[in-house]
Amino acid sequence: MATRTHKHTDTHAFPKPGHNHDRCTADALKKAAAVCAQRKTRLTDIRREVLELVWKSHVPVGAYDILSQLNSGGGRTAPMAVYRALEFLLENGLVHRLASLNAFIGCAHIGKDHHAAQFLICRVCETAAELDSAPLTRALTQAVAERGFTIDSQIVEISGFCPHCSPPT
Amino acid sequence: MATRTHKHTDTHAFPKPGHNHDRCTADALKKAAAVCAQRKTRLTDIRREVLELVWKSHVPVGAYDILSQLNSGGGRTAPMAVYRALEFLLENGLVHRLASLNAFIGCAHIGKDHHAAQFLICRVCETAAELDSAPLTRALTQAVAERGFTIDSQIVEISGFCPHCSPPT
DNA sequence: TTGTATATGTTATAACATAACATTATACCA
DNA sequence: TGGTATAATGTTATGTTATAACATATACAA
Ligand SMILES: [Zn+2]
Ligand SMILES: [Zn+2]
Ligand SMILES: [Zn+2]
Ligand SMILES: [Zn+2]
Repeated sequence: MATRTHKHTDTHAFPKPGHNHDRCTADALKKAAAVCAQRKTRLTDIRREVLELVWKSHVPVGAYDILSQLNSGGGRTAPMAVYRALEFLLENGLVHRLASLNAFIGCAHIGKDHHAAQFLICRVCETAAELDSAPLTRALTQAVAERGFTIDSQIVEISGFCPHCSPPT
Repeated sequence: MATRTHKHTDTHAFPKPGHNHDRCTADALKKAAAVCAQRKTRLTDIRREVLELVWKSHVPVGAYDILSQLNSGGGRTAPMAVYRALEFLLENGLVHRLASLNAFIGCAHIGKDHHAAQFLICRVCETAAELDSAPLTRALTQAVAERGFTIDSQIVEISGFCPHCSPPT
C-alpha cells in the first residue's frame, strides 16, 4: 500500500510545464462552488467565467486581459463587471491579487483560510505559486513583534527563477 | 563616557510622532549627495527636489502628489519628469517604491546596499518604516530554496498598527 | 570648440481602477 | 402568488498611475 496520498499535483511543487492543467481548473471550480455554497454567496455566471479565465494558467492575469478575453466573442462587458467579479472572488478567498504585477491568480489553497499571500513569481515563465511557509510566517511575526508592530495583513512577493527555468548565465 | 553612540533617531525604532524630522531630511540629502558623488551620477535640481518632497515625511507619497507639490507655485512640470527622477532615485538606492500603495518613500539606510525592501506600514498614521530583518531574510531565503527557487528580488510589505497607534478596539 | 552622452521638455496615450446611478434578477416573506 | 427588499449587473463617465516617442537643451571630455 502507498504510504502517502498521491494528488495529481503536489501542493508544494512549483507548477510543472507539462502538467495536466485541466485538473487544476476543474478542482478549483469545484472547490469554489463548495465554498460559495457553504458561505451562502452566489457564484454567478460572470463570477465563474472570470474565475475560469484566471485559472487558464498559473500566470497571473490582469483585469483588462480578462476583460478582452470575455469580450473576444463580440461581447460588450465593461471593466466594472470584471473588477466586481474579482472583488467577489477576493473576498471569498478564491483568487489573490499580486501587488507587484497588478494581476490576479487563482488561489491554490481554497478553504484553508491561509490569507498569508506569500508568492513566488518566475521571471522567465511568469508562473506564480503560493509559498505559504509556516517558518517564514513565524519569522515574520517575530520580527514585526520586536518592533512593537501589530500585523493586519502581509504581502510577500518574491521574484526570481523557478525550478524549471534557469537564471540567465 | 557613553557606551553607545546616540544618533538622533534609532534606526530600528519606528518614527516617532514628534521627532525632529528636519534632521532626517538633512541626513538623507547629505548621504544622497555622497552616494551620487561616489557613483558619479548626477543629483540634478529636479532629482533633488523630488527627493526632498519624498522626505517631507515618513508617509509614502504618490508620484502625482509629488507632481502637484512641484507645480504648486505655478510650475508646469509634466508627469514624465517626476517618474524619471523617481527612476533615478530608485536606481541609486535613494528611495523605495511600495507596490501595495503605488507610492514612494525615502530610503532610511542609504549606502547599506540592503535592497531587501521589507516594510512596515501603519494603517492609522500611514507611516512606513523599513524592517530589514536578518532573521526574516534568512527564513525567507531558506523557504524559497526549499522550493528550488532562486531569488532575484523580494517585496515584503506588512500593513498593521505601529507602536504609536492603537488598533481599533 | 565640437562631438557625444546625459538630461529634460513636450505631447500623447497606455494601463489600471473606481464613482455614481439605472436597471434587472433573486430571495424571501406575507 | 405577489410584493418588496436585497443583491447583482448594466452603463457611462472619470480618476489614478505609468510609459512611449520624439524634440530640445545641457554637461563634459577630447
Ligand atoms: Zn495547473
Ligand atoms: Zn519559470
Ligand atoms: Zn523623520
Ligand atoms: Zn501609526
